[in-house]
Amino acid sequence: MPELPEVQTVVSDLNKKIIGKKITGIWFDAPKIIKKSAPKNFSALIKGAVIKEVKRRGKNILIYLQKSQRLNVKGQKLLLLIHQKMTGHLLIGKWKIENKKIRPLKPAALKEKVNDYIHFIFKLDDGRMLGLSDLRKFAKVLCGSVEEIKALPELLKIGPEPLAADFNFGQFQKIISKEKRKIKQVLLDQEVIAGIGNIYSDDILWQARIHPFKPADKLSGYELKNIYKAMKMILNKAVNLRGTSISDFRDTAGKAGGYGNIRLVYRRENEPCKRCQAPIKRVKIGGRSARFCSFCQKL
DNA sequence: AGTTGTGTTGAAGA
DNA sequence: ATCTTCAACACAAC
Repeated sequence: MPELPEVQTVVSDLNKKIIGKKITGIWFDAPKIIKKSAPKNFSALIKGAVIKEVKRRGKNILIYLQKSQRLNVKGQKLLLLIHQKMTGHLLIGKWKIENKKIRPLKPAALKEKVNDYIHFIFKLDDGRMLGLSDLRKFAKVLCGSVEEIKALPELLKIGPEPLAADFNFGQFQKIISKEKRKIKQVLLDQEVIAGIGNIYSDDILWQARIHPFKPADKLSGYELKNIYKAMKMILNKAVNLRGTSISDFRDTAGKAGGYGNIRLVYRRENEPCKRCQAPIKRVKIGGRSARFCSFCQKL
């Protein structure tokens, strides 16, 4: 599932590979992925736009576009927002498009099954394409003026970036300790803190030795400090390893990330705890699975 | 062969 | 306000 490290991997790839390219057209077979504007308007809006810069906000990919000045029409700054949700991921390559059917040409990794659920394509002016593979079609794509997109509640309401240089322990303590909910749910809440999903919340709490059911406002300063340190350490490690590919995530070349191989508890239920060998447990919290060690992680 | 698990987000209901 | 459930969708595993 694309969380902060996976989205960061994609954003870094895009900045390396498609800056300065012009979008010459789009193709899709799942119109519901386009939000806010009608597919036809979306197509007209984005056609001819040049990719200037790619940023990340939480799990959102923000692609800054510039439409060129033509005749008397002033250039227009656009923002393209892509959220990969659960099974979506962006790929750069070439496909053969024939009506409803789409066939991967290159690179070879696009033939892997997880990469072969293409439902949306941005065609670039150098012949390459930016494709969205998404088995469950939950991903969303929307475009508008920079001001318009930045004013959307899903961006406006999002919490601070855990890896931002100016994000410190004082701020972390302040936003977490006012929450009465279980710490697992608080870490997952994008309006509290940005970018953390089920994989990294499980691993962060194991690393910090905190039980996922512990109410956030009952955490001591020492416990909060441990969560803060674990959060930075694990997110940084996962970014360096280019994310987790236990499920569908792949980078823009279609390649798997490395964090899944060294994960601590996520999807390790019944396997031995890496600290004490006790079997890892799985419980439900508000419809989500939490994995943890009932000996190492204290309530 | 039908049921369950997967997990992001927004909306709807309690 | 705050909580839970469901829906979007498709597939793997049981």
